[in-house]
Amino acid sequence: MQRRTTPDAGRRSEASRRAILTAAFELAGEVGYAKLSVEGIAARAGVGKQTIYRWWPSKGAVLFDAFLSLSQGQDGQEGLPDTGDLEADLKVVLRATVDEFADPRYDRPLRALTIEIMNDPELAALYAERLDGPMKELKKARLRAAQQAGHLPEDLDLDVAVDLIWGPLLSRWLHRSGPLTHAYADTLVETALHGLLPR
Amino acid sequence: MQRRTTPDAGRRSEASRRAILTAAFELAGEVGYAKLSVEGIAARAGVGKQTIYRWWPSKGAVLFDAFLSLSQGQDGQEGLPDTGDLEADLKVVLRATVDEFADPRYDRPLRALTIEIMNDPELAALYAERLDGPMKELKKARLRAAQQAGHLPEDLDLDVAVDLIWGPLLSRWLHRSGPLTHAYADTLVETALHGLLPR
Amino acid sequence: MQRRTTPDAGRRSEASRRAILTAAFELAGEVGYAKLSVEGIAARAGVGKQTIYRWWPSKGAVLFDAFLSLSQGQDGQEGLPDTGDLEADLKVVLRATVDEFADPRYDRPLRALTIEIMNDPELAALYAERLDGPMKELKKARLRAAQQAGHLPEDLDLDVAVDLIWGPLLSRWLHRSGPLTHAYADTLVETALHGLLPR
Amino acid sequence: MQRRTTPDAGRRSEASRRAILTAAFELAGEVGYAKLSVEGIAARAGVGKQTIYRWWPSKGAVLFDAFLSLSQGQDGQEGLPDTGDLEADLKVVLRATVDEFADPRYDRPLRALTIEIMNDPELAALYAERLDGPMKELKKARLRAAQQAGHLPEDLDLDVAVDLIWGPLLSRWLHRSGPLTHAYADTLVETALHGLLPR
DNA sequence: AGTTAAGCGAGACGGTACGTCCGGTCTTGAA
DNA sequence: TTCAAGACCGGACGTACCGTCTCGCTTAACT
Repeated sequence: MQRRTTPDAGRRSEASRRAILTAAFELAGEVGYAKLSVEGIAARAGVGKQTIYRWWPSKGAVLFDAFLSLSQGQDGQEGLPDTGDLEADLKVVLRATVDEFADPRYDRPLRALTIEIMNDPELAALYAERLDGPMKELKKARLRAAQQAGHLPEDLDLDVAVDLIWGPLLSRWLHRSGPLTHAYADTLVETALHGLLPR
Repeated sequence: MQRRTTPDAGRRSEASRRAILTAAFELAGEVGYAKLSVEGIAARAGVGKQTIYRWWPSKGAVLFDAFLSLSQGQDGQEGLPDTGDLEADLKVVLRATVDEFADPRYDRPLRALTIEIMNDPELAALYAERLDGPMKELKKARLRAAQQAGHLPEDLDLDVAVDLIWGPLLSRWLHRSGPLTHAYADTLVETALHGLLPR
Repeated sequence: MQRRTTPDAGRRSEASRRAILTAAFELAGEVGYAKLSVEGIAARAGVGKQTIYRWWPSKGAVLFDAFLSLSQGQDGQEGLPDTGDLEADLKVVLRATVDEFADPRYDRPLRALTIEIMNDPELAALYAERLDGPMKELKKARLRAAQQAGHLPEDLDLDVAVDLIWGPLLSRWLHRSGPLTHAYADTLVETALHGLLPR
Repeated sequence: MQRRTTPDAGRRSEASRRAILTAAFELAGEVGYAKLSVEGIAARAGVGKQTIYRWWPSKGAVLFDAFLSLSQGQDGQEGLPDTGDLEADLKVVLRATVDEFADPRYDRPLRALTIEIMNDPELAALYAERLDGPMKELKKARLRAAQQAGHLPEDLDLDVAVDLIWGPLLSRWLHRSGPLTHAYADTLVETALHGLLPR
């Protein structure tokens, strides 16, 4: 999946590839997962269906590549903000995520991709490696910086820490189990940092 | 959707209703969301398709009712364990959840229902009210007991607290973003209770 | 294939059946065999493709039924003309056939059906039984009448006789191996009746 | 289409041309018209599709050339047998044709070519000129010899005569409208020669 | 002998149609 | 009126070929 530095096949049409990924992302945003079809993507991209089936094993793989393409050459690559104030920085980041989730143009494609991941362990592994992995590294890097500044314990399990901060957000977004507001983001950061127990 | 106390309709066949819900749950467990079809459910239940469409607005609603039926008349209704040791009690509960997620007979139907919820805000609301709501009440009750025992601060936002403990679990389960083990459950509880910051 | 006196299924839609047969015949006449598609027939008939595949095993079977429907409740059922002058009567009939072959609205569907028959022995058998058979009976009846009038030998093999008169016509039509004119029809009848040898 | 004396193009690969014609004929014999594809021919011939499309305008044209190649450098070029006994000679020839029609290795390719001819008037003209024409000349030559020997009338229309003898055979073969046996061939010759009318 | 342009195999491409599956609606006959 | 059964229209699936289009490569002809 995805390439271009490696020639993949030599004869593959870059224009078609781009058109397909763009169409997939846009359609996912417009019609949602339930009505997203390979046929629709092909039509929107001005491409034969076979050109999709030739290069991707499933609708989900196309969507994944669309996100991968998008993620490359984009902002946020340089890392999370680091003003020295961990709590404030995390709030900025989570509020931004909340804003993204509120925009149907991001909410819907992301939901679609998430569903594909939920149904396809192989795709989930790929997602973990190529999309979530790098993002998680940035998050952990920010926490590591805080550790080194003495703001977090040396022995903190950073994977669990990341889960603790972002997990509730994802879960609430997916299940629509409550309002996703800046206030919620703030409370979440505070509670995760200080813990439930009294100090 | 759902009935029982209210007769819903004088002539409705209880046998068909049960057969449909059972078939839906079993099929979801056997074939997964992607291949779960109304026709399949009807065939397995020995029922006409119309009987499904007559009483449920969507495949997701059937699945929802299947879970609802299952949740009624079942253990765990009486509340989470309360030994006085909050941390230990939470670990027991989360370990049990981890075990459920590991069993395909629960993992797959639950994934299927989750996907339906993700795609259908109405169903999400129903889920929040009828399935997740009661469960969340039990969780909050346990935390409230801890508050009253002085183990948790009086001003703790219990909704956020519940999210903080269970959100990461759900998120890791759905995304398969890491191993779902008892150890993870334990660390999660500890970290949520004590927070990330050093004491 | 085909029925209606027998209930076939009880639930079959007569309107759809008719629309399909009409569409098939018309399309065969308009676009020819090479471009005749099940999809096209379904679209023209305002019918789902499945409704075609449910009742007919192949495109050719549909076309066959279209001809069968057409042949029923139609003129010419009463037999070939019999004025007492065999040669003149045959010329009238063959000239009429020549005229039909010249009309694309008959030429093309008939070519299409013929091709299907050529490729499908089962269909050929059905054709022989249901369409060609009855027609051949009429032809043989006329020749039998001539026999009884003493115009043809008692021991003449009527099947061969029919082939001898109509075979060359069909062959020339299918292969376009020469002009199909009234003159040709006339010469054919004369030559077949008198034979090649000198008298 | 076809070349040989005229070089058609300085660079054309004779090996590819032969491989294509052979593959086309063999595949037509093995899979029949309905499943004969340009891609299949190219694959079997070990040739790029473009090499076929470069030199032939259609699948039918390839098949035609395959027959043309076959017909050249083959027996029967010297003419029909002439023992002086027209009836016996014709029976020999028609029996041989009946035998060919019974062999799937000839039956199927010939059916395929016939279908192409039926759908393509241009191809039909070419067929009439290059394949059927020469063969018809041989048939007419034999009849002409009979005329000169006084066995056939001077004013007999030889085209019609040929049609009368071979048309019924072709027609019965294509439609499978009856058994194609030596006995049928014999009766056909006799009836055509003597005519239907009593002597 | 070196250059060049064609033909070649391979196979990607935009398309059309295939035959199947399923969604959601509608109809029939039995209970 | 509900139910099992299942036909109906529609739309998408994933596959097979169509005829066109490059891509490098080989190879013959013409400098």
